[in-house]
Amino acid sequence: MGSNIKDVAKLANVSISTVSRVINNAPNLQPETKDKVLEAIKKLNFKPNRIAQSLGGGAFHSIGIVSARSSNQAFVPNILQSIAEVADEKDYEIILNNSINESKEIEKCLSMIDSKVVQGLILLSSRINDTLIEKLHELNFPFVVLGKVLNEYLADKVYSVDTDNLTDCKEAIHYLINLGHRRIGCIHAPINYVVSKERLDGHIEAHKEAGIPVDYSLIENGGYTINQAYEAALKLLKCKNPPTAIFATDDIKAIGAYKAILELGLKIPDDISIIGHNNYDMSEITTPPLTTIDVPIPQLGKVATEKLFDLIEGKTPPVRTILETKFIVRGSCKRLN
Amino acid sequence: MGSNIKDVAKLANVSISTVSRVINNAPNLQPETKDKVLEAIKKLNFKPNRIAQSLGGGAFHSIGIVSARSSNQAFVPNILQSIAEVADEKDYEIILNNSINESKEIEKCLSMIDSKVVQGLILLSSRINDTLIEKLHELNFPFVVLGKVLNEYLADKVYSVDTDNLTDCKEAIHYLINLGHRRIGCIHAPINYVVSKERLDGHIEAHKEAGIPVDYSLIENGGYTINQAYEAALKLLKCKNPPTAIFATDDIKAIGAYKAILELGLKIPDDISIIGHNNYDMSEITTPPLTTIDVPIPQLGKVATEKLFDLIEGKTPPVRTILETKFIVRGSCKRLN
DNA sequence: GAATTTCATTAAAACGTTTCGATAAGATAT
DNA sequence: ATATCTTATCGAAACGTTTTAATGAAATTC
Repeated sequence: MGSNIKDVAKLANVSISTVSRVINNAPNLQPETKDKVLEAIKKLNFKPNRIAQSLGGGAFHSIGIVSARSSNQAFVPNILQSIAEVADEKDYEIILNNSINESKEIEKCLSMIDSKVVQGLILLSSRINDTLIEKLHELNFPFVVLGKVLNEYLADKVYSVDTDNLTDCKEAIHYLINLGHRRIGCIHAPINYVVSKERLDGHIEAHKEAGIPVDYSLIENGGYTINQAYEAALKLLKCKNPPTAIFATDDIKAIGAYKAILELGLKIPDDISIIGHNNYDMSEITTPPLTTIDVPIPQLGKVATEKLFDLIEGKTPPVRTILETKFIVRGSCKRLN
Repeated sequence: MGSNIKDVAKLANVSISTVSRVINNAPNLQPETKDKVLEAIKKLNFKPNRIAQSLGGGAFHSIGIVSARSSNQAFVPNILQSIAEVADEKDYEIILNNSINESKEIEKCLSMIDSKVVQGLILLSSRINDTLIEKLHELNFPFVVLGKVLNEYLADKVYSVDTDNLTDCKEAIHYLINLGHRRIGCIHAPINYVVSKERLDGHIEAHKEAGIPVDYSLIENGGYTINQAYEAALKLLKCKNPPTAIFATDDIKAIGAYKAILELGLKIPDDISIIGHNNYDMSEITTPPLTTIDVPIPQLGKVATEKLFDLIEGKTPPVRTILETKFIVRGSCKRLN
């Protein structure tokens, strides 16, 4: 229990440095010496102390994940899984930073950087005015934002991986417009998050492109929970001139809307069409199956992590990577008659 | 940039140890000295290097979370959030271990322990034959299992937080039996996980208690995904003598079953009753709203983490804590006529 | 007022590695 | 045979803290 490099050196009858070089398989080692050391390591069941290695070698190999409490819960586990797979290969630890509020989040991140705990950071949710991003950028610390960075000045300099929300949402709205819909409601997430804002912008821009006036009374904040989305949908459906279609910026919100629609005795897609976003497992299984936009969630995590490691290793990856989404037509939309 | 304790000492004109004692606010410090040091720290924007602190002080304050890829995705984010809240207060880092398979998982955990990276471990998913639990117990290393530990010998010695799945599932089945149901199907998760097995046992035992023979052909493995549950439900519904009610050991599976039921033109609860487990947000919003068993998910995470810290701090918390679940009657069950 | 205790501070050792410069031995070139 | 270059190994410094034992000054006791 608790052997250290010194014990190994003694047992193998070599110096501490030789043991160290065996551990890190450095060159210029006589095979017999190596074997001797390896044997001693095995006999003592020696595992190098990572903390000491970090101090000696200059860095504790770990990356931090910053995920706000309000982050989209449905994709977090998938993202974490894909990040973990890449980090595992590099033998880096993953340190979680689930903060309660933004100021705590910033404080925690900066402290992890200052105190040399993490080598890089992945931000899971970028806000419209993101102080953290600005600070990290000033520090010139390796970090990758998962999702678009809005601030015009930073957008070209901050490493990010995202999808083109504006375009894919526009595509969804144009699809509805082509089906004859003119009154299209939108249930969106709180727009202090960049992704939410971008999706809402897609809704609005598509209308402009098609020359259809945007009815802002049909745009509702669907909050964070499924229940809030349900309430938002109810509000839309009960208004004097209700929409014939609803675009929900997240499948979870679409499912909340399903509930409201059914509850009012309406039928999907006969009475009202609906489109979601993200293509969660669940969306295939709703009745009717949800027409939505597929986002390559595990891929996002993988690419972001690979990019981060490039930065850590001093390489220069592309600043921005945009992954393809895919419009998935299922059964929740119908031509307006 | 990058000042260390030495710089602070020099600037404040005191010794390194004095600075250290200020940082750790040790007793016996003259107020003026303290102020001098504090000022120097501020001026240099000094942040102690946590890695060095760990090596000097004996431990890197962090706890590891072990979560298998197959862990129930719906509750992981909530659990992580509640763990993070407790860990934050204690100023401990959270290190994630999302392993691909069991042997990798064991290897990674033991290496984190051996290399002094983590002070404690929370296991999110205990398997029926859990080598990891056995090994950790042998090592006498602080860890808490979230969920029941099955192995008879270990169950009394391994610290755990869980709910009484056996009892709450029995309650659900008895509820169905009282409504007149006699042919009750069960869609369960793979039973190499203790929790899944326990819930299935509840189904079976309740039948025995009521003197109703268990029809094992009505028990289907619903896998991990919503789609697998859907397939399992289809299989049940299409058999020669289909059930009049279905108990799904997870709401996600219940939702998969909803799909199958609707697809076959049946009505819930008129043609078939259904009960889930866990009470996810979503379950309130299904049509009809799902009768289910509420599990206090954030509470589970909180209590487990508090227990772990007790262990780390050398206290002796109760070995096993069982939290209350609650049967939630909504609209998915009906008396059989 | 000498002996003892308390208080504030310090110097130095320790934590367990990595890494740099030195060294000695063996191989190669002249 | 001598000088030069490799190769294998080692000792010691370094990483940035904490902690222990020592020291000296001030306060207390008798």
